[in-house]
Amino acid sequence: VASRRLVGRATIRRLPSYLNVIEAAHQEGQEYISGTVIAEALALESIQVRKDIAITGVVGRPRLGFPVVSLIEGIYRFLGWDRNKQGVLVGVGNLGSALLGYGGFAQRGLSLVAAFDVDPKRVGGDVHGVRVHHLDELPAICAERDLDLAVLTVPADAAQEAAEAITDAGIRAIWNFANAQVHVPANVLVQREDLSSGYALLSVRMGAGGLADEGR
Amino acid sequence: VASRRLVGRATIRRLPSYLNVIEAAHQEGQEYISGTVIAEALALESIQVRKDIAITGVVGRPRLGFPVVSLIEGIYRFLGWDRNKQGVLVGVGNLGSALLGYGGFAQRGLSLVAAFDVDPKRVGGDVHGVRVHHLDELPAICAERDLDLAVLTVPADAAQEAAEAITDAGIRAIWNFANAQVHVPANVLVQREDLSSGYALLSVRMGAGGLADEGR
DNA sequence: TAGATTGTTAATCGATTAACAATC
DNA sequence: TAGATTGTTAATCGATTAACAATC
Repeated sequence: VASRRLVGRATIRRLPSYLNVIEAAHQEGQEYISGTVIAEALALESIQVRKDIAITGVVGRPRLGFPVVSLIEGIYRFLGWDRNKQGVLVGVGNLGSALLGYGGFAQRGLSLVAAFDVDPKRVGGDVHGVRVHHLDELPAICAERDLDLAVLTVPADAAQEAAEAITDAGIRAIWNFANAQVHVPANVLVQREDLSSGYALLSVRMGAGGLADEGR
Repeated sequence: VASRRLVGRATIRRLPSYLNVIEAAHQEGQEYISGTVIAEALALESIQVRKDIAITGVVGRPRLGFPVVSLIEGIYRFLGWDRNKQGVLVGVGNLGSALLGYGGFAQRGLSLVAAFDVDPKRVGGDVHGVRVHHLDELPAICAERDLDLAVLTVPADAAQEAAEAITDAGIRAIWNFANAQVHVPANVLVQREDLSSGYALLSVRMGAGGLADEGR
């Protein structure tokens, strides 16, 4: 464990949802927003919101709350969303296409500049304005651009191979939506998303007879 | 807090990923699988796997590990995936279409029997074999069938209204992929998925200079 | 048998919640 | 001013990890 963890991952995971609330307040022209208000909007405790915000370094004002603009900037800065990132997407199936069509990434500092697949029916095409190349072209395209991450949306049985192509091409971060663990060199980051874990939680809660809290 | 939580949600979230590994072992004809093997495949600690499995009630055999078939059955039973559920999907955009096309739900006991949207270009159509109706028809279709849950994949600003249509139609569980919190009666379960929270984590880890662990 | 693995109890760690003085 | 809110320290809670006897 080289570097001690300073900020809990639970906190980091909540910050984007705060941003939704705070940006909505900004749109309505509000200058300040209190932890209490954010907490109510998200069904959280205000103390948790205050603690989480503390890690961004943004200071609030008693009675008023936190300055909306500074707060937005502070969260963006803390998350690294103020620095632009370039990414590619590998696997242009249903989910891959959906992510290419999601407009929110650009706002969060992520540009998906190219997509890759091995299916001849997809290669050469265009999905939501992003060109689809054959996976074999990944090294060449990586050489042209300085890429920060790859979004991995291939079927489970193709995940390991695709991850190797990605790391061989020099990309050092993978956002993995494939339904499989991938094994990569130690200097490559992998963030795995597992949709079925949320469904497991819902299913258990349904069977258990319905607690009322809005669960995470 | 009416009913004490017996099993941690972290445990429940991990069970589906165990299932992937165990089912793969089953396909290869293995009769037993040890906690150590599962842990290695998922980059976890074996003690964590053993503890998690304990809650399903499946007992293992020293030296051999856990019986694969019982383990699969035990996890399905614990998650409630052995009992069939019928659901609808509301919001046939990019993500909604992707989820309708995802084959894994049926195996996990979830049938999506109808989809809804308000866009005339989508209504009347067919997405991955699922009929798209106008949202106004939701009450009528719910009356015909006994529906367990709704998958919510509408834009953020339509989420609250759609959630109300869903609850008014008598559905008591919502799997919410919309980028917004929805407020529902206390007897309705909401499970929110927030894709940007995973991206926040990855982004911070990238900025922090690359810890090697495969993060959740 | 020897040794790997389970299952359980105890210890540690991290995250949430409570309490409250400081502030405007 | 009175009172809502911040920011911080302490207490609680839950989840992970360690330790180890029991088992085959």
